[in-house]
Amino acid sequence: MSLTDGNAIFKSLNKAQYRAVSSEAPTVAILAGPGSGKTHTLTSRVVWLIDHVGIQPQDVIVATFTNKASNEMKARIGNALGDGREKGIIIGTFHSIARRYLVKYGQRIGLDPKFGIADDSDSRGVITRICKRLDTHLEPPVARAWISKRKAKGTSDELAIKDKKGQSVESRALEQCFQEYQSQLERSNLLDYDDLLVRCVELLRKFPQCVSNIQTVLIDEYQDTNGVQYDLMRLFARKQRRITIVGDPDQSIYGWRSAEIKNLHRLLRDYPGTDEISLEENYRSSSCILDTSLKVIQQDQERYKKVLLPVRDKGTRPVLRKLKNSNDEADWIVSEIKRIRMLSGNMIDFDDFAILLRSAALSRQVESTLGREGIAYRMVGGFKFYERTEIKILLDYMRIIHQPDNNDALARIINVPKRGIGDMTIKALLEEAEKSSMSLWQLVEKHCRGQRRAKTNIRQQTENALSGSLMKPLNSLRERLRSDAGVGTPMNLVELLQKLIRDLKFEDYLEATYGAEYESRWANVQEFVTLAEEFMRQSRVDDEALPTIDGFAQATDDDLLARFLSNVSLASDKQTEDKGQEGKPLVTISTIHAAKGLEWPVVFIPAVYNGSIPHIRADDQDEERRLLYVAMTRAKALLYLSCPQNIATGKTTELSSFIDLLPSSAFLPKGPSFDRPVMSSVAKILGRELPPDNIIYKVSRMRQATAHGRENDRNFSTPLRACRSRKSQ
DNA sequence: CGCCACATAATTTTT
DNA sequence: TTATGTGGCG
Repeated sequence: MSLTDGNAIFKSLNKAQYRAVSSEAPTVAILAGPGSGKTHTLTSRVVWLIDHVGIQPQDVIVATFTNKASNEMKARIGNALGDGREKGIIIGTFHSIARRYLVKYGQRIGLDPKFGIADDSDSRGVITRICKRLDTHLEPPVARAWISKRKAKGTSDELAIKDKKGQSVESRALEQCFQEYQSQLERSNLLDYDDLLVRCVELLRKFPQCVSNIQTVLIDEYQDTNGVQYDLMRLFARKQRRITIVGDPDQSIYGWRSAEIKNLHRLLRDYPGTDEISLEENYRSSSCILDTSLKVIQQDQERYKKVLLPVRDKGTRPVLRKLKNSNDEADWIVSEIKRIRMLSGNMIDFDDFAILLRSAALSRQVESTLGREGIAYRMVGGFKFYERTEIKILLDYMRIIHQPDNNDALARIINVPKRGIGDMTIKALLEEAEKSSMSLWQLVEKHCRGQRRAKTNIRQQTENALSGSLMKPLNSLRERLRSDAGVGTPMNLVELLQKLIRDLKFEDYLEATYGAEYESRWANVQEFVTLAEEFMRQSRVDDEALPTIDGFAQATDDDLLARFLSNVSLASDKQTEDKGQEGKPLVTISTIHAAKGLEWPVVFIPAVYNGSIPHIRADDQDEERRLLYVAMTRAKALLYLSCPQNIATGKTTELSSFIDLLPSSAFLPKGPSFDRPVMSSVAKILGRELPPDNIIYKVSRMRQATAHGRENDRNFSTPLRACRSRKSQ
């Protein structure tokens, strides 16, 4: 078959990519650096396997690391196949695929099909409670990390032996905490993120029939898989042992979540004859940017060495700028954004810029400066919509409607809005419920109905409130949701949510608790309703359906409320691509982690000092270096690093040692002049047309003329989260 | 026991 | 600048 045959998608492949896409080997490992077209190659291989090898879409599993990546891949595959067949492919994050299998077949391993997903704050809450109760000196975050590691390890043989004996007092306490935690979750019928994977492994070990149809498995961002995910991959592919992975060990930045670079060696060991293919051309970055980035990553002596050759022009050297403090740094970044935009004659617009941060908390200064200058932006990663308190309250209510035995959710909202029941009583009730092996809901309900007096003292007034404003409305909502019993059509998701908000008098509650500031909270609530509407409209049940296995009974995943709730827990954030209010281009602010796999023409990396990168609390220096490498290699044409010399509380900083080691000639001390030659090389790298000089000149003159009265061309279409009142001195 | 007001400490990365 | 803890009042 020649390169030009068949589908158009194959024309866009280079030689190595084509070889990877069309490899006949059962197992293919594609290892390649940033910007070498890994994802493109993987999607093309999916298309190849379906169109040329003849594998049925529903017999293909594609596991990605984030929802964003899986949505994008789905779209790209859909484009290439062109007839909607991509809908059959089992594609998603490991967690979402695992959830689907567990909903369908989980009953076989004793799982209640109505299981909920314990998100971060759920498990943090449970563990904090346990630590307090056990009265050990365990730090909850430490315990949590330990438990998660324990689960994520999978059956990595070497590790299993080494960790056999935990002898110290501390490890016994951890062990106990672990057990308590698991039984707490079980009580509330919850699985945490790790459990989704662990239980799915259990399911597939015991019932391999579930995946008996699977012909081939493809994994994106393989370097970020952990032990359980490796097990899962093997189980998915058990029948045909046909696996394709793409990854880059240099971009492994999830070690803290138990990702194991070793998985690469395990793959080569467990699947001898794997076709190893490397993609060595970088199509993304200017060769200057690539050079400097490689100088950073090459400081790692242990790394798996790979070739990465620039395809693009030389471009200009990255800029390394030292500023007095973070305010100056933010000011400088924003002025540089404006300057580039202007001097490129708007060839480079706001959506071409990204500001990549080691930690979300660093966004403050930049956000307020952008806000002050009227530049619209979007923040990716960091604080999440679903984690806002007002949204979480509503979510907890919905979770209880779906599943009354969720003790934690109930305990959180039993006094929100205030019903005259305090922490002491809640704690006592929880304990009583546990002792009598009931759920909190059952206990309270029985009490209110007079069927069983609770030992804990509940005042009459409180009891009335509990009965009238909690049990009754929720019971009635639950009833109206049922499709079988009851009169008329069952309530849909949005109606449910709206009725709930009304029943709770939620607007009044918000006003009472937040006073004049309540409006933005209420706006969030309304946005939440909109999201639910969208979810209802978009999600058809068969979108995520697993193929039917003959003669093997399965449950259906048709409970909209359940799907909405797990969607919320498994989505890093709301998926709405906010394009600014009127489609205006937005500057992107993102954590480095959330930027993985993406690229921008211009990238700023602020706060490049020791303590930030490498982060003060990080224990793996190499991983921190890789993080910086990932950030730098997101840039196509222009890369800016900066370092404030003083940070809060008057402390001075020192430049990140990853950068300090480089010769100073690697960087420009300040932004380049952007004369015609520089700009046209930028244009060439980006494959764009640079406006003629006279236009650029005209634009920039106009800007200067209106420089002090620029209210006119400012737009204040800042995204919702920027509206939080924030003093911008 | 519940609630409010006030002071205080904390602040990596994500499914 | 936001979650936690403490103290006093009803």
